[in-house]
Amino acid sequence: MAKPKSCGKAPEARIRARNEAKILKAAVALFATKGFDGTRMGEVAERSGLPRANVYYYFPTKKRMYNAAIESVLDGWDRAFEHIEASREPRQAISDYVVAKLEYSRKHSAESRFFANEVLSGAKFLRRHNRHMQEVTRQRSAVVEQWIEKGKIATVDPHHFFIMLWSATQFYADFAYLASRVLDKRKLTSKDYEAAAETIVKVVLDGCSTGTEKNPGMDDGHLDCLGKR
Amino acid sequence: MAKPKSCGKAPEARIRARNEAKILKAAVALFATKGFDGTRMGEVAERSGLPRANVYYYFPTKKRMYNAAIESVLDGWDRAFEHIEASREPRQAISDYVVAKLEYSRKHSAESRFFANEVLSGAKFLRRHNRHMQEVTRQRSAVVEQWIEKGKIATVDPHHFFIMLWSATQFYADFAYLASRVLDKRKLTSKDYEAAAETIVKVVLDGCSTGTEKNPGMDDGHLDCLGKR
DNA sequence: TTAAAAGCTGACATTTATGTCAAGTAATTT
DNA sequence: AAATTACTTGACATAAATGTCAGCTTTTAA
Repeated sequence: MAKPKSCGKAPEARIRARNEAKILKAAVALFATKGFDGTRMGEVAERSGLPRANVYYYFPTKKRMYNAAIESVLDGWDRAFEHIEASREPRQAISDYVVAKLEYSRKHSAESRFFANEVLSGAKFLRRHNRHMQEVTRQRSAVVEQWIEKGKIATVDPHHFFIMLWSATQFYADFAYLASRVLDKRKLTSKDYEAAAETIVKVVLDGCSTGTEKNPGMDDGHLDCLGKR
Repeated sequence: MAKPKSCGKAPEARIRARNEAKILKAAVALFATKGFDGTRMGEVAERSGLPRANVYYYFPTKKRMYNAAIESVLDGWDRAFEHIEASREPRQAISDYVVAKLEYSRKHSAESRFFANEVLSGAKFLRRHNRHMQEVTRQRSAVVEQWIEKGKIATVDPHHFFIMLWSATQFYADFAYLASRVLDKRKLTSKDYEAAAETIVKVVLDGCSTGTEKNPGMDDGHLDCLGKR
């Protein structure tokens, strides 16, 4: 559509690349809301504007298509973490992370929800990448740990702290419907995302106690009611 | 199996109640991981130990079954909020809420994930209950607002603050796989849930800055890079 | 104990998936 | 421009899903 002539890229791969991209984009969007079992190959074909048999030409089975879709999303997932780096100041790093992740959930809502759906459905396909994901999350938790050791942030469990950041930002993509209910709006605007980022960063870094009432009746063991089985 | 004789409950409704419960339990578990389109009536039948045609006797269509499942889960969802009450001290109320919600996501993982899946899939069925959910979330945000007005907690956007609490606790049910990756364990123990509750409450109420470095370079407008579109 | 109501179920009809294929067209190489 | 390779597609075979139904058994009420 844009350039009918050769454009640097090896010509023999152009058609394939274009069609695979079209199909995967449609697939991610559908997998995101309907999951693996719920998505029909026919829907993918229709959404990508190709005949069904043509989709099968590029992806012989639904499983292969799903795997390819996962691979295509995993890169962006990794990149979301790169702000969390030991050499940076925690305040700035965390702030950048939150902003970047919120932006990602907004602009790449389908990818974000696809990822969420896969995990929610048991992460059967993601398990192939177990080692990789473990490594990434371990590294980032280690960064938080270093911040704590250097006294740059208070002593908290780095893993759970990390999960807090993650879940808060993920929410706005995955549960967009609920977010719009809570905020009482049809659709979230950039203002809303700014307010979200501001609140998250403020709460996580400064907390929201006023300081006038430090820890009243909040001794250890207070949470013991949990997990009695 | 337990009591063959009458047991107080009107006898004419006993069989129906028992079987509907069996079916709905199986349905919620399956809808949670496979969604509406992905769940087969045959699977529901198999899981509830009833012949397929018998399931159809109680739920003539999949849609009705799904709706019934939603209704059955909505009660517990409501109840999760009852700790957030204006007359209570925020620290205690929030702490109780976090603990209760984590416990719920643990003991009622299927319900929690079912709810998440429904929202993630576009909340087509939940939309019937729009008004109800709006009312519930509005009330709870109002409570947070009152806390702020009374100076009991710092000034934060009550809606986004509320979302933070919600998402953090929800995460451990919905993304159990990721949580176990981050924490590097096969399965989360009660210790892990205690640590999660502790971290969430601490971070939310006290923040995690050390205080030695109050707001370095954190002027307003810092988050403006978000939402330029 | 008998009639009526509620519950159960195998078998069927219909629809809708997935994946295959043979025969075509378009692009690239020689 | 001929041959080769890559891509396209309607039609088909097969499998699996939803929902229906007639007739059966069990439970409850009269």
